[in-house]
Amino acid sequence: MMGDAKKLRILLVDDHPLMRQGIARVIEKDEELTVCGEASSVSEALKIVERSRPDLACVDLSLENSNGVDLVRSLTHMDPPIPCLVISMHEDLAYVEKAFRAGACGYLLKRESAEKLTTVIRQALRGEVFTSSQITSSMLERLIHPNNDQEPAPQEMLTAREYEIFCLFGQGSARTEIADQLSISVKTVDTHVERIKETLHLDSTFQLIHRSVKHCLKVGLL
Amino acid sequence: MMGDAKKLRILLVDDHPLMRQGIARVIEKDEELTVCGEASSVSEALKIVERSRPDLACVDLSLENSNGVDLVRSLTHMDPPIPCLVISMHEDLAYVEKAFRAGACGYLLKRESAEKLTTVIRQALRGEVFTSSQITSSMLERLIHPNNDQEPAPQEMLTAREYEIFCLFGQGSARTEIADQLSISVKTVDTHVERIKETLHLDSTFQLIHRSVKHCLKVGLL
DNA sequence: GTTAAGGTGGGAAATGTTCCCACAAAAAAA
DNA sequence: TTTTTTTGTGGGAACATTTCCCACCTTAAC
Repeated sequence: MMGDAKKLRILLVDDHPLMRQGIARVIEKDEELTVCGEASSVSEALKIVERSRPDLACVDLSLENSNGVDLVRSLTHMDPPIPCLVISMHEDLAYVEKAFRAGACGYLLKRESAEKLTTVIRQALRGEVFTSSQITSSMLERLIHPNNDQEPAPQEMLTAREYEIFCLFGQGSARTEIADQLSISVKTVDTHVERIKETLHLDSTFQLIHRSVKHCLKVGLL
Repeated sequence: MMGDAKKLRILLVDDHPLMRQGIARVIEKDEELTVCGEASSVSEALKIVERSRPDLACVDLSLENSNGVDLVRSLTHMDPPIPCLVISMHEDLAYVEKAFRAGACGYLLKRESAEKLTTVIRQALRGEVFTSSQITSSMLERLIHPNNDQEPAPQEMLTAREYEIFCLFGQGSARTEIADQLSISVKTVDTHVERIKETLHLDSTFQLIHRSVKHCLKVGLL
C-alpha cells in the first residue's frame, strides 16, 4: 500500500471496456505504474481528472458521441498540463496530425504489443515524443513524396461540415437541396464544395459526386 | 413408337445443358409431350426449327452471345408461327415486357416447380397466356402504383447507345468528354441523357450520375 | 494579439441543364 | 408493302449550376 503512493497514475479513456481492461492489465503489471481511473467519454474523463489528477492520460481518438482530440486538447492545456498518449487504431496520418496539433505527446497504434505500451508510457512521462514505427515511416514517406495522393479518406481530409456536405451529395441531394436541409445559403454550399474539391483534388462537381457516391457506397451510407 | 406421332413436340433453347436436361426430363414424363430438339443458341435453334417444326418452343431469355428475345420474335413471326414459352430466371418486369412484345405466349420463372411447367406448356399449346404468379402480382402492383419505380436494371431499359453513355457517366466522364470519346456532338449526348432520364425516371443529371455510379459499382465497371 | 482555419455569404462570367424542335435510318407493326 | 415507332443524330434558347473571385465573422492556434 505504501508503494502505491509513488506509482505514476494513469487515466484510461476508451469507449471499449475490453480495450480498457487490456490496457489496464498491462499497466498494473508494471510496478511503477497504476491506473487511477477509467472513462468512456470526454465528460467522464474530465470528472475523473478533477478529483484525481493523473500523471498521464491514455486516450483513444474515436470515442462514441465525442471526440478524443478535444479531450487531448483540454488535458494538455490545463495548468499544470496532463500529458496525453493517444492510443488509436487509425494509421492514417490525418489522425496523427490532429492528435499532435491538439497537444498529444505520443501516438501508439492499438495493434502494437503490450511491452511497447509500458515503454511508451515511460517515454511520455519523461517528456519524450513517440509515434509507432508505421506512423514514423508514413511521415517519412510523405516527407519524401509530398504530393503522393492516392485517394485519401475524405473524412480525414475534410472538416466536419465539409464532410457532411460531401456525404449528402453522395446520398443523392443536390446543392439546393443540401442548402435547404442544412438551412444555409446555396452559395455557402457552393463555397464548401469549392473547398472540398480543392482538398480532394477534384476538378469538377461531376467528379465530386462521383467520388462521393463511391465513398458512401464504401462506408455503407447508401 | 406409334404414340410418339401424336405427341406434341417441344424445342428447348437454353445455354445451360443441365437446365435443358431438367426441363426435358419433366416434359418426357408427360405422355402427351416430347422434346424434339435442344439448342443452346439462336442459330442452333433456327436450324432445328427448319428440319423439325416443333409445336412449341421453350426459350431461355439470357442466351450466351445471343438474345432469347430475338429468337422469340423470329419464331412467333414465322408462318405458321411457333408459340414460345419463355423460361427465365429474371423476375424483372422489363424482361417480361420485352418477351411479350416479342410475341411470347408465356413467361415462367425458372424457380417454379416441375408440375407447373407441364401445366403451363398445355396452356401455351391451347393458346392461353401465362405468367408466373410473382410476375402477375408485380404487374398488378405496377398497375396500382404506376410510379413505383424500384430501380430496374438500366441495361434492360436503355438502348445500346444510351446504356453506353449511361455507363460512361458512371465511370467518370462528363458530357463533353463523352462527346469527344464517342465523336458526337455534346448536344447529341444531351439528348441521349434526356431520354435516359425519362426512361429511368430520373429528374436531373445529378441523379443520373448518382444512379450510374451505383450501377457501375454493382456490375464491376468501377 | 496576430495569424490561421472554419463557416458563412455575394457578384459575375463561363459552363451545364432542360425543354423544345427537327431529320434520317432502322426496326416494328399494320 | 406501307406506315408507325424507335433510335441516333443534332440545334436554339431559357434556365440553372459551376467557377472564380471576394468578403465577413468566429473560434482556435501560436
